Amino acid sequence: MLQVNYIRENKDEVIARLSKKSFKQLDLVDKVIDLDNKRRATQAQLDNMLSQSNAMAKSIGELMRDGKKDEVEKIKQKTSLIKEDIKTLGEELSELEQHVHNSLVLLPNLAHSSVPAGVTPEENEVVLTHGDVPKLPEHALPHWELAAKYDIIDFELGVKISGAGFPVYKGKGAKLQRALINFFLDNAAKAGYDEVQPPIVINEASGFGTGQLPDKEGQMYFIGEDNLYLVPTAEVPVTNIYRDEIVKEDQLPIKNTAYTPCFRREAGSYGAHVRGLNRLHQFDKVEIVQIAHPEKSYEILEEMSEYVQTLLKKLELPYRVLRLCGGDMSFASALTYDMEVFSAAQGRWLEVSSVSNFETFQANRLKLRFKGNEGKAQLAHTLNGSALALPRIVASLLENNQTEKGIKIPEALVPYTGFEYID
RNA sequence: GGAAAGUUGGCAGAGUGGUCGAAUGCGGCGGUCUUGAAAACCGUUGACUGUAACAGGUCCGGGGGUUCGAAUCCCUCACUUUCCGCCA
Repeated sequence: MLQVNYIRENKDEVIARLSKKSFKQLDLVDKVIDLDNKRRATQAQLDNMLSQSNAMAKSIGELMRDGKKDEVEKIKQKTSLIKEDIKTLGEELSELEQHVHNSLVLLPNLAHSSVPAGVTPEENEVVLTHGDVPKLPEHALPHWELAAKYDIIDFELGVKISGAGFPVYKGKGAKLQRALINFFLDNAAKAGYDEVQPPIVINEASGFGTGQLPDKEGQMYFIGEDNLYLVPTAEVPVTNIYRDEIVKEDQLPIKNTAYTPCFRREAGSYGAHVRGLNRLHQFDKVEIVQIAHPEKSYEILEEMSEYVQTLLKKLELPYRVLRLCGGDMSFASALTYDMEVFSAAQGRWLEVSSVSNFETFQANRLKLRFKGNEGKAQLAHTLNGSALALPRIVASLLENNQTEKGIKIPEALVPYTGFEYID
């Protein structure tokens, strides 16, 4: 959520940076400023009334002590008049506050200056490409056929138990999942991230804090009876650890990592591009989260992007890094890098990580601040990234590494799987 | 699921309806002392809003009510703890 004061004082800049994100309802900016001006005027009026009323109540207290009953009665008559006004103004004020808030939550985060202009995914900027696209044998298979051939992932069985998008991993497939999770967590720990295991259901306040609510509730599974949502990403519970906190400045940056399953409804996504592991309702992911000092957050974003790339290099997967254009970025992000691996048999780039700096957008909702020994508490910056999401990594491992002998496991992963080939 | 108690500042913990934004302790910060540190002593120390700066306003779990005046009384919701039941 943007800060009203910032919008008021930097209106032109805000409009420019919102347009870059191809945000259409620019009239909301004027609306917010206008509503907020009204709000502040009403607030000032109300404060004035309250001040008078407080003074009267205080003097009644003093007069009572002195036993001057007559004078008390006189003042009491006056207060009843002011009380009416206070009530009306109070109602107006909370209505205005609600309106300001309702408009404010509709505004996405502002795009960072390095964000490329553009609307569609085709306009994302390719920052770098690493590794060679593998040459596959004659009859190379897509991963869903390989999964069936080696009997490691059973999509049909998942349909029986739950529905489409909930695969069952079997045998070496299940072991590979576990190996990847441990591999990612161990690497994150080495890079200085403290591991946490958060709940995988979240309440409404947590969903609001990171920006999933109120806008994107359709994307999450909802448990109505208890008013809880299944996590779409560990970002939500992990970042919300720090909701309503004022952390010490010298604790920054705070670095956490967590493995969780992730649940996404993905309503309306069907077709060839969501086949197999390409898009699931439930998948596994290791997430990295940092709470950063505003002056350091972009440096840290680069560091996080490089960290994710080291994982892809260890897995020997060809990848590229994209800087998302304004139109393709998420609502809450100021700058996002996507990492995509090349899935050879499908001949497609698959997004396996998304690393973002949210600046104060989440922190403002979370009331997440930091404070030094002197000075005021100020909003921290939050960042997060997938490191990594499993299904598409598995898809590309299967497709890229298919050989006569079976699926070759990358060397770095063998200590975790305990086998060199899926056969 | 049943019963009871509780929710106050970074933490612990007082608080009779009127100088309570809140005692006290710990912690933090500044200072005295010391070669330096510790201890001791002195001072200081909540957040938000607002103003050019003062002033003013709001906040004692959330919401509502009683009252001239509520941390304190009433209603309601949420959460926490303990006991019982059930249970990986």
